[in-house]
Order: sequence, then C-alpha cells, then structure tokens
Amino acid sequence: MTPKVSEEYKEEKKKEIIQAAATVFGSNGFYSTTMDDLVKASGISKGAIYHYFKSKEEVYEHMLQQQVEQTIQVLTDKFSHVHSSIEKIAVLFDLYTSNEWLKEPKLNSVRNQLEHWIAGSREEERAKFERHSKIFHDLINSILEEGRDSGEVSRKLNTSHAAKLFWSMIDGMLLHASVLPSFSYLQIVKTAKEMYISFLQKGNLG
Amino acid sequence: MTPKVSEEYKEEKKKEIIQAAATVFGSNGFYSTTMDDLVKASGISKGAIYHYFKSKEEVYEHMLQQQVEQTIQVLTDKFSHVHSSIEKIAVLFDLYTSNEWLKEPKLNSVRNQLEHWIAGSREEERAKFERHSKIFHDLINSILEEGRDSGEVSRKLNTSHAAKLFWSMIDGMLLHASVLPSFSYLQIVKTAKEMYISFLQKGNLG
Amino acid sequence: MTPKVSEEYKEEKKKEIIQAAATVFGSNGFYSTTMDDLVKASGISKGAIYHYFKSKEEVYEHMLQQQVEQTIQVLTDKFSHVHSSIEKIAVLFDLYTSNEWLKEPKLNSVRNQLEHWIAGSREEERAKFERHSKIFHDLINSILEEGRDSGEVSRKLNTSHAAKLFWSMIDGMLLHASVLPSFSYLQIVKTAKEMYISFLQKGNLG
Amino acid sequence: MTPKVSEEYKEEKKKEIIQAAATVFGSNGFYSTTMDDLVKASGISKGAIYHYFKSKEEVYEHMLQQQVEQTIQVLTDKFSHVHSSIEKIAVLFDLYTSNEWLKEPKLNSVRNQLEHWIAGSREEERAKFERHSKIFHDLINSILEEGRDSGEVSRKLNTSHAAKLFWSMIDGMLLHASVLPSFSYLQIVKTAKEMYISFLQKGNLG
DNA sequence: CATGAATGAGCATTCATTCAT
DNA sequence: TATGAATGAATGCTCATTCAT
Repeated sequence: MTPKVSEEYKEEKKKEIIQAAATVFGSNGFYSTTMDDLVKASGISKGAIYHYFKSKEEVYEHMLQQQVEQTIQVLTDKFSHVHSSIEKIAVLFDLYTSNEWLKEPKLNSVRNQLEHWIAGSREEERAKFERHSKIFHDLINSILEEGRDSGEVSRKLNTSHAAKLFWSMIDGMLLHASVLPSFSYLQIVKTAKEMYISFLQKGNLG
Repeated sequence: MTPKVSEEYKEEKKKEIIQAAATVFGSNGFYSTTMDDLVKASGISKGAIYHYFKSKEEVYEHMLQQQVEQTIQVLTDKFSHVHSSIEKIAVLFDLYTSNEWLKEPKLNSVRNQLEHWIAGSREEERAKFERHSKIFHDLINSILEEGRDSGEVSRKLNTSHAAKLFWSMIDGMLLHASVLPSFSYLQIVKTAKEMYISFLQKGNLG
Repeated sequence: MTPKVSEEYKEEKKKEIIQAAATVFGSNGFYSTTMDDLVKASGISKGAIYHYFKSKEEVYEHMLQQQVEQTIQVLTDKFSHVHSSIEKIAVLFDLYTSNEWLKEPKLNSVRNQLEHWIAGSREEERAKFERHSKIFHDLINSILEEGRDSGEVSRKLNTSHAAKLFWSMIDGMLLHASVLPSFSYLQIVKTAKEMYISFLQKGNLG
Repeated sequence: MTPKVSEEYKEEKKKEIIQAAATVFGSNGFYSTTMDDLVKASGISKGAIYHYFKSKEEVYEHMLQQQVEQTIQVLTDKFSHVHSSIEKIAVLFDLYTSNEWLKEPKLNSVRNQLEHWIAGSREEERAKFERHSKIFHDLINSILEEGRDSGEVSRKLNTSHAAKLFWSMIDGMLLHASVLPSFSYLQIVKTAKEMYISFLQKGNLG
C-alpha cells in the first residue's frame, strides 16, 4: 500500500534527468537530441526515463517549466529588499549582466526557451506560451504600476506596453548574445538599461 | 547540341522551389518539414528538387539567403529619398509596422531566420551568422555615424552599441510577435521608436 | 541494475544475423541484397540488426571475417595429425574435393569473398585483403619451408612463389566452379593436385 | 529512306561509349558506377547513350563482349606463326606477362569480367558464361589435342581437364594480381608456365 | 523499479530511365 | 539525333517508443 520508494526519491530522479536534459537539449536543440544522448548524459536507462516521463516532449517541457520557475524565483528574490520601482528595474538589468547569467548553462537555457517558442509557435500550444509570458509580463507591469502610482515613473506611461517592450529587448539581446560571439553583451545591456529607465521617467509621448 | 534550357528557366525553377520552401518551412520548421511536404507544396518531383539543390539543408539555406537579400533590398530602397539620420531610423521603425510586415509570410520568414540562428548556433556556422548580422549592423551604424557627424544625434553616442541595441529590439519584438498572438505589436513598435529616437538624441551617459 | 542480457546472447544474435547474411548475400551479392532482404531472411527487425551492426557494410564484413576464420580453422585442424609436408599439401587438395566443400553454402562463401575482393580492390581497403591473404600465404609457405628443410620438396623451390601459385590455382578453380556448372570440379582439382605436387618435388628450374 | 547517319557513325558512337564504359566500370565496378559517371567520362549525353543502348546493363554487356572478342583476337594472332603445341602454350603464358598485360586497362578489364561472372552467376545467365568459357576452353583444348596427336604432350593427358586447369590458373593469378599489389605477378606466371608445361609433357597419372 | 534489446514507421537521398524540346 | 530536366520507386539508416526479463 505504501509506495515502494519515497516521493522524494522520485522527484530526485526526475531532477537528475531534467538536469542532464538541460545540458543536451541546450547544446544540440530539441530535434537533434536523441533519447540515447539523454541516456548517455544522465547515466539513466531509457526504460527509467520513460518511467518518469511519457515522452521526449514531456522531458523537454518539464525542463522548460523548471527553468522558468527558477528564473522567476531568482527575479523575485532580487526584489525582496528593493522598494523603488526604478530601482527594481535597474536591479533586473543588473541581474542580466551578473556573472551567473554569463555562464553557458544560462545561455543554453535561453536557447532552449527560444527554440521551443519558435518551433512550438506553429501549433496549438500558443496558450502555454501566453501563460508563461503573462507571468513575466505581470511581474514588470506591476512594478511599473507601482512606480506610476508613486510618481516614480511618468504618469503618461502605458505600463503594459512598457512591460512588453522590456521583455522584447531582453529576449532580443539574449538571442543575439547566444548566437553571436562578437555581441558586446555587457555594454549593450548597460546601454539598454539607461535608455529604458530614461524612457520610463519621461513616458510615452504619443 | 540543343542548348538545353535557359539559365532563366533554371533560376525560375529554383525560385519556385524556394517559394514553396518558405511556406512549408515557415509553417513547420526545418526539422518537422519533410521533403515530401516540399514536393507536395511545390508540385515538383523529389528528383527535380534534388536536381537543383543537393540537400534539404541547401534548400533551406538558399531560402534564408534570399530572404535576407530581399529584406536588405527593401530597407535600402526605403532610404533612397530620406536624408536625415533620425528620419531614416524613423522610416525603419515605420517599415516594421507597415502592412507588408504584418502578413504571415513575413513572420514566417522571421521564424525561419530565428530557428536557423538558434539551431545553428551550436555548430561551426557562427561565421555565417556573423556575416549576415554585420550587414544589418553596418547599415544602422553608418546612418548613426552620419547623424553624429551632422549633429543630429548625440555626440556621446557609441554608434556600434546603439546599432546592436537596435537590432536586438527589433528581433526581440518580432520574436514575441511571431509567437504571441496577444502581443500588441503595432503599439509596442511605436513605443520602441519613440524611446529609441529620444535615446539617440540624448546619447549614452555612461 | 539487472545485468541486461549475457554476452553469449549477444554473440548468438550476431551469429544469427551473420548466418542469414551469408544466405542472402550469397545468393544475391552485396549490392543486390537489401536490408529488407536480410530482415526477411533473418526474421530479425531492421532496428535490431542496426543495434548489432552499424551498417550493411559492417554486417558483410563480419560475415566475411567469420568465414575466413572458419576456413583457417578447418585447414589447421586437418593438419594436426599430418607430419609430412607433401602429405599436408595433399590433404589440402583433398579438403577442397571433400563433400563439405561441394555444398552451396561453401560456394556462396567463395563468391562472397571474391565479390568483396573485386569490388573492394578499387579502394583503400587493399590493406585488409593483404592481411587476409598473408594468413593463407603463410600457412602454405611454412609447410613448404619445412618440406624444403627436410628434403621432401626440391631445394630449388621458391616457397613464397609456390605458395602464391597454390592459392591462385585454388581460387581460380573455385571461381570457375562457382560460376560454371559444367566445370568438372572434382577432376580438375585432382589433376591440379598431381601437377602441383610433382612440381614441388622437382622445384623451379628458372 | 536512307538512314540519316551512316552505320559507321553509329558504330563509332557505340565504340566511344563502350570505351568510356570500360574506364568507369573498370575503376568502380558495375553497381557503383552511375549513368552520370558514364556521361561525364564519355562526354555523351544521357539521352544519347540510351539511344544506342537500352540500359546500363546492355552497355556493360557490350563492353564485356567486346573485351572477350579482343582478347580472343589477340590470342589467335599470337599463334599464327607458331606450330608446336608446347610452343603455343608457352607463347600464351608469355602473353600474360607481356607489357600490354601489365597496364591498368587490362587489369580493369579482368576485374570487369570477374565481377560480371560473380554477380551474374546468381541468375539465369549462366548459359552466357558457358558460351564464353567454351570459346576459351576450345582454344586450348584443340592445341592440346594437336600436341597429343603429334606426341608433343603426354598421351595420357585428358586435354579437356588440362584446358580447364589452364584457365583456372590464369584467372586465379589475374584475380590475385588485380587485387593484391604485393602479388609478384611476373614471377608467379613464370613459375606457373614451367609447372604447367612440365605437367603437359608428363601427363596425368591418375 | 531498472534495463537495454527490439520494433518499424518515417526520412533523406540516389539513380536508372523517360521524354519534351 | 541530341540534350538534360523530370520522375518516383527503391534503399540504407534513424530513433521514439515498447516490453520482456
């Protein structure tokens, strides 16, 4: 009646698989990665992987989900001690230039997300993307609303548009960074930060 | 002895194939598109396709190349009658909100480019991406340099960084637009335009 | 954790495949035999075959290798109780007229070897043929050297040339036998035996 | 009514194709040679080749036929001024060590013949091989019969067996020579010549 | 629970042959 | 006659998924 192995054991195992998945999918992409690659990378047998996940697709999605959650976690943690809206935005930009973001795994994660977006956008799973996006959108949007209420950012600002613009910029820069070695990532993000904050303070004119 | 068929005929045929390729790769991506899909979409036999291109990969790359060239062509055409730098940048933003850019084929093209970037970034073909990127970068960079010399844009502006930021924003917005139906594309691009132009006039502070 | 399947099981499986391969390659040759033929003949799925061998080529080569080893084994076994050199050569000729050599499988094996030789001789795999040939050459050469030392065969004999001549004759006769039904194989081999042994005793004159 | 082009023209064209065929089939074998290879090698269009021959197979067979005829021609020419049987056999052996036999084209021709034999022997075309073989067999057989009648060769000789043995040896040596670079062809043929002639003079004992 | 052998549909590519010009 | 573009059946190989042990 009691499960043979603990729930923790199972979760641990899933984590292991997802960890390896992040590596292999990150370096070869979804389509070019085979289950055998995953077996090799994880040291876990094919049967076992299929015991925990019902398809390659599912492994991939769990990996993505976990990366999104992790990212959200990191972002909200960063805010916990910051109270100014502008300051929060600044912290966010700084996060994207921090050391932890410049390591391979993070960029691989970005590639995974983008690949999934692009490949998946052709199907009926748009809804899922919308859900993910909304989380990120709302995070920024609420910061900006706070700022608008407190007068920190321009009253004329359309916060939703500004939030979407924020993530467009971030994703655009990450995309270029993950693809072009010559992209002067740090400098560009710094430039973007100045531009964006200045824009927030001045607001939309149109 | 008979001079076979004209070069134009062959070019025409290649175009036909590439046209069909844009459709099928655009809706299913490189990996999920089969040569049979292409055969069906183009109405051209498999053998014939292989007569003109030596692999699926090659069809794909020719399609991308052609799309890049077409885009560059459109961009430079737009500039031919514009002399102010700021004006040129404005025209560019306007282009991305024009009717022709809101049609499916264009967004499919974007998806294709991005998919290729992301999937390809894992290998040794970075050089090709760099080359493509450089073309786009230089286009903006030289506009900004002109503007700096003429005093239209801030003297303090690092034009190269600003150019890279420009394309990051554009690609980021296109990415979101091509993936998220709810993305208020027109408004966001308009917002970005204001933010960016205002930034150009004020320049980097750091 | 469970120790999968035994090594013997795997070897057994490989043998099964090779056995079937000998049949189908034997009757249709390398090029005209398809993997589907092999699947049908072996009753083993395509995937399984590719699990054990990484290409059609590899199946073929393992089959050849195994046939060579088997032949060498049979030859050396025959010698174990024979001490005279001339006697050994005689035993060899007799082997080639024995019942087991007149069955289809054996002749198919010969055809396989020859086909591989001929088709392969056009490439860089000569080295492999040389290696195989050397084994056969050395076998005869050492017998003849023994015979020369013991005075059984002519002192004037160039043993290496004689060894090469031996295999040329054997292969030539097998070739004709495997191709021409009217070739009076038994009689010819018997004739060759007398000619060759008489030649050994007399030696080269040139 | 009169043919548009002369018969000679057509024959000339066929010769050209066959010439090129000998080269490409000789270096790559029947299966690995494509019609495009033949087009490239001959400089004649695919359509034209199919105008003169109705299939790849047919080109191949005409090429073989022509090589057989050529060989027979050369052999009989060599005999025209030789009257002794033993002398004729000697001349034959010498032919196979002559300069013209050591050139690539000849060995390619051998490979072609052998490949065709081996690959074809699996089907219903044995009859054709028998016919070819018979020509060669009869050539030697009649020489030996003459010799037996004149007392030059042993009365006890079974001329048919001896003839078959002759060609087995020749083909065996050519096979080895065409496959093994280290095969000391000249020496071996010389050795074979001595052995065989000595055998003829002594005859079968069995 | 774990293992990896087995399955077979699916895919890119080749190539002999045909045929419009 | 000559040309080479077009055809499509055939083929070797891959890989997600299943399942006996």
